[in-house]
Amino acid sequence: MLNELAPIELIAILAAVTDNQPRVMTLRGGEALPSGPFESSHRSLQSGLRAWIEAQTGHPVGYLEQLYTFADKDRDPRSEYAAASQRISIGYLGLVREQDAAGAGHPAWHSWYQYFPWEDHRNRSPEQLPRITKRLIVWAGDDPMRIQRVDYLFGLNGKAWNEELVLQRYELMYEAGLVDGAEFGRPMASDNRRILATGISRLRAKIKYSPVVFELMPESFTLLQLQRTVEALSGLHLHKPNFRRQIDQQELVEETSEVSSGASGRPARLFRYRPAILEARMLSGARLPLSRS
Amino acid sequence: MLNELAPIELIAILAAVTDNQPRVMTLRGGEALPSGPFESSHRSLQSGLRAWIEAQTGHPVGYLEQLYTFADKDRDPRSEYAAASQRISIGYLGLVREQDAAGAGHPAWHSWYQYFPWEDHRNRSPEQLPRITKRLIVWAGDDPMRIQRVDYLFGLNGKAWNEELVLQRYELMYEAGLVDGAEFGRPMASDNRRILATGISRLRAKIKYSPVVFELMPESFTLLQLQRTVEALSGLHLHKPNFRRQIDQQELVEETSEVSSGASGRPARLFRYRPAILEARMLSGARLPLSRS
DNA sequence: TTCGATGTACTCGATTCGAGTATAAATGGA
DNA sequence: TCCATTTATACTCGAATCGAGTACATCGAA
Repeated sequence: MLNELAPIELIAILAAVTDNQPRVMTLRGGEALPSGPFESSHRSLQSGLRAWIEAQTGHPVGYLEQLYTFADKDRDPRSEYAAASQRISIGYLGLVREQDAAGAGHPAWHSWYQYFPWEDHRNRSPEQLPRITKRLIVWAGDDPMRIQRVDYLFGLNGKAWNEELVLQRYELMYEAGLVDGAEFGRPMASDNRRILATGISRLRAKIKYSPVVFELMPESFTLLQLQRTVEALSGLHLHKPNFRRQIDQQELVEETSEVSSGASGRPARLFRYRPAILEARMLSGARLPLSRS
Repeated sequence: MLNELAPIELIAILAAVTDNQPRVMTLRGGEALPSGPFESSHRSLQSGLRAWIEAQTGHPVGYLEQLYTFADKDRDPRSEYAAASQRISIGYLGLVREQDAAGAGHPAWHSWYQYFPWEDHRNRSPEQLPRITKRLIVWAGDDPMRIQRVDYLFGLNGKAWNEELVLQRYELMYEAGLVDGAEFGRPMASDNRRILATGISRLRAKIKYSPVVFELMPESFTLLQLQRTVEALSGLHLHKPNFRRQIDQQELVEETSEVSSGASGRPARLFRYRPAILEARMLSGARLPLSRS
């Protein structure tokens, strides 16, 4: 049998946090993620993707982690490619400290809550959420499986909201026909929004047992800045004393001799990530607290 | 630029547990994993791999989960393909209830501890482990980073053994040149042993927060059988009272009216996995206890 | 100097978890 | 028959963790 495979596509979810907003790097007016074909000149998948990101966004990337490999049929059944050739996309999650981007394809940072407004639970519940759940309950009808899924994914009927289930919520809304137009969240080209949801899910899960947050932090930072970053990513409001307790119990950071300046309120001590502990925590797991309010 | 990509390879780690041994399906006398190229006739990556598994092992597969996508350069730099074309392999983890296999390629089940003898900590520590750590300490010399890695990965100097780090341990041993020959564990063709290590790592991590174990269990089982299965997978010895406490707290199983027979000792009640809870636990996370001894 | 915002230190109770102990019920061999 | 063995099952106890709340300190700015 002949292999008529289309080129393999590398695609990146590039995340940063600025002004307490989690942001994702987009192209073409915010409707696409950086991507490009894997070519035989690339030494590896990672280095190939790095080259594409540099070219399209002019932004250097530090941390880069493989997410998932999508095939067309697994992706969007409505795609024009579905019946033709099988395209394979390998998705990666990259973490950077935000800088201005200038590259081909009009790179721009957008808050990822533009695409998933229902995922931001930092202050109360998002406005759109009641309308979404109402529509979902109608969609579920009296099918017990559907009702159970809606309840667990959206924290209804006494179930707790689980911030990690970004992808599953998006897929449920997709099934229920709520993400076709622009009514709930900003759309993206083909299935890029689903790939973004995959990345957010992974990142929200990962900050709980791995010190990846520090990839997003500047050299030195206050503990509140660190907390606000974790809150931005997880979409949850955290309990300040508990957050600080965990951070120093884990000995993830060490004091610098400096203090913050400029902002109002009492100046805070500046901390830096402990470089010596890096490898060790990467392996054995550093827990970040995610208690509510 | 021309794309001279070799076909995409699908590769499976098929796991089962019988006689308290975790087993993996192999071909060609235990030196290779089931695999085959992704073809344009396949409807999806998963269904393509299912077809290859059926053909090569004659074994039906239920649960199948994507693991990781490897490119040659990411894999084994010594490979003959490294300088030629870029071959991509997509690895999957499949869970089955073991049956006799009969297909092309001489399918056979092997305990995965044949390939990783140092990973079985159910009774004392494995014999080979002292020899391995001795060699690693020599390799580390006085490089503090290397010493730290060895300590954390192999539970030395007061660090605890973390059973999930199968892949990281294998890669450290690879760097130290301990897995070239057959001295430590049985070798496999090309980098199949590393892919197997990836699968074991993922499965050991996953049984802690997801009820995937039940994919490996028969219809009804005693709580001790369930515990022995978890122990086989994790390579740890568990505390019986605590294990049972967690199982019924989680309400993962329900009693059948039957009791076990045949074995010596007091007959045990038979349980079955609660089908109603399936979807819910899949989403929100079911914890299995992994306390030592 | 008072307000507002932030930083920092403590307390308390609920839950979880590792570890140990004790007892019950069956089998099989002496 | 009875006892040793094996497995099942129930209970206890202390340490650690975690969510939640309270109190107080310290700065800048109005």
